[in-house]
Amino acid sequence: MDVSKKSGSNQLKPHEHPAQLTRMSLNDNKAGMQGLDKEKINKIIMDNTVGSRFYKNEQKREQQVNSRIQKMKEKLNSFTSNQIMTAKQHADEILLEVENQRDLSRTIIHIDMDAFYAAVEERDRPELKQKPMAVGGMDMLSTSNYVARKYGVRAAMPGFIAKKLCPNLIIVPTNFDKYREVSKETQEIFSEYDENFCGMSLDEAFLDITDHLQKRILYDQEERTFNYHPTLAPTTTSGDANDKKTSETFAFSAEEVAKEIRFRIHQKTLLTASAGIAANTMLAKIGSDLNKPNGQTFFVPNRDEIMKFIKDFPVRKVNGIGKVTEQLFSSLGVKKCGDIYEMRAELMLLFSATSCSFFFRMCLGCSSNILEPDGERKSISTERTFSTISDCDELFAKLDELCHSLAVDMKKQNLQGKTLTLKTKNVDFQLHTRSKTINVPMTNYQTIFPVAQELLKQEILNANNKLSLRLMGVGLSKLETATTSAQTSILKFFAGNTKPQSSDKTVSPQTSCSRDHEWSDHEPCDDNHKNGDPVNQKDMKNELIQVETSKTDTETFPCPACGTEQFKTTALLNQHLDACLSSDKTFQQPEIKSSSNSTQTSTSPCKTAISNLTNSNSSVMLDETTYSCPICCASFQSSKTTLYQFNNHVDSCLSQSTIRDILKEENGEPFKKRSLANHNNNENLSKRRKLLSKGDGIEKFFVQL
DNA sequence: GCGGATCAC
DNA sequence: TATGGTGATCCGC
Repeated sequence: MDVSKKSGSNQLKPHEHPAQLTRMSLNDNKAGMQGLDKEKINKIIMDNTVGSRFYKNEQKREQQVNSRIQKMKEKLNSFTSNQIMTAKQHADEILLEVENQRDLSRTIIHIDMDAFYAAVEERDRPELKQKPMAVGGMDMLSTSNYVARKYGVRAAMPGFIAKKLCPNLIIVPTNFDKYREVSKETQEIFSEYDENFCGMSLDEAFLDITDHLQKRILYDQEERTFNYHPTLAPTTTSGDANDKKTSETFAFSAEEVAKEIRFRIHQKTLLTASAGIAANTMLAKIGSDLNKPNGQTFFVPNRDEIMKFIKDFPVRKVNGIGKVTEQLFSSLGVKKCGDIYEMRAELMLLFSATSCSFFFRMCLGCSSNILEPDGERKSISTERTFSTISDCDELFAKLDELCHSLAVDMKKQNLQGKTLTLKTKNVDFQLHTRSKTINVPMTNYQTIFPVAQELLKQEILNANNKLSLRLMGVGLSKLETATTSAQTSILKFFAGNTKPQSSDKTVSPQTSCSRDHEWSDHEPCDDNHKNGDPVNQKDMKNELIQVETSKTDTETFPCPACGTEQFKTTALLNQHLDACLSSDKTFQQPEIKSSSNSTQTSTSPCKTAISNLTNSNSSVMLDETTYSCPICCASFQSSKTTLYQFNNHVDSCLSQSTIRDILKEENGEPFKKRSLANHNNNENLSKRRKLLSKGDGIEKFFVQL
């Protein structure tokens, strides 16, 4: 690495000096990137960046942020002490309200696979394990293994720069089919703990295990015991190399559940995951990062403990605080979450109500604890980066290609839309969007292309016929499902009726599409049970059962073992139960890393208490699935009727005239029957879901000055 | 309704 | 040689 030679040859003009470019410097807030020689790494990055068009654009953006900071400071100086005082009072009111709404009753786990893509590649090519390796291409890396991270090589870094940082770096091309497969395996495990788990991407998911913890109290040992993969089984303490451990048993607490999930992921996929366990999504997400890789963090659901932790936690590591907000905050002296509280008056005066609401929740360690299923998707788009195109004909040819591609996706997803957006990035990396909204929804290539063509024409004119692009994209928003409203309503009707009666959740998972491109190849989206409204008596009854079980959240839970202590939440009870059980020598639950044998005995008083509970309560569990015909209300038991037979019955009911008349009246379209079996299958696919905060629905926020 | 910006993965 | 693609949201106009 002959850095000295390089630095002399750069001949920077003063205004090009890289020292101010905080945007470009290494982002080391990622696991496995501590204690690096940042200065040296940044120098290599700069040496390979300075002078490029990319760099010039980054410089420009840096300038913009700096000017925002400047304006902010001027504004700050103009505030009167009176204004500050009033703002502080207002802030305190908001903070109090957030505090009053603090809810520690739920238990959320965030699971994050360690260096996912890289780990999959290492698993399949073990020789890569000891070598610096990254997944992606010379243009861009998706992720890197921990060996490569030591060189400063990380996700979202172009491969050619990574190669400069680490000449021996092996770059493996992405193989999404493989990652999808592995992801499916992990999701099968997740759904056993929370059937409505919230998959954020191929390697990340939130689970609400509150209900699981409640059920788990009744689990016997067998249900908490999982086998080792033959090649992964450790030898026992007996010292005999052939004496392999065959299984691992997990206890009752949330931490044990996280260990169990991670254990099962490892045995099933040979990959490790990290986990965060907390009362809300923000803390759970933070937690999964803290002990990465192959570790976990548990946040005790205790207000003071959470406050103690969050006070010194860097704002940048909170989900939603990006590069720019970090810089804005930094200029105000806000670096840790606790600083937000100190600066609450100023923040109130400088940022929008939406932003402040988010900041304040953040500094109290509060966030959503509800995993909401996705709503309908709001847009669909496709874009491509290419080597510079300046020729008009070629530009339109590219547009044509993109429109065809978008049309294919729209058809797959059964979507149409009224607003078309053209996105361009010129050779100087400047982004522009131009959009047009029309009255009749665009449904296919024939309707998209003319609109897109108009927009591109305008862009070319704006550029004086000298448009040179490196990226083009087309997208559609103001979407509608391509099914007719009659179809939508009847499908909704079915969805409500045929939902398995054994479901123990009020929120039915959406069959909307994942936002992830990699996942976009499943069945068309059916947004056919949006509200999950109960439409017959059986569902009403189901609702009532749910209300009753959720009501018990406000009651206290006695320990089935000692019977003396009462707990507000099942999470706390489970925690106590673990302690209770571990003090009982005959019923010890070993930890993952512990090499001691688990004693398989059933003489423990705890065990007896638990099996008694299991027996006495088993009658409330609904195992049989019941389908009822939405037309004639006849009931069908899953044990006696196949879905196919049930479909046939519904068909025959539908063939009678009444229902068709109703449909015709609605908008004159014929009803197209959908496969209910398929529909139920879709329910089990993992989807990207929104995380709404409990009170006001604010989670994402943005700042503008 | 539009366009720019920010953020996450 | 060379710095991604998709989706969402917010803000100011």
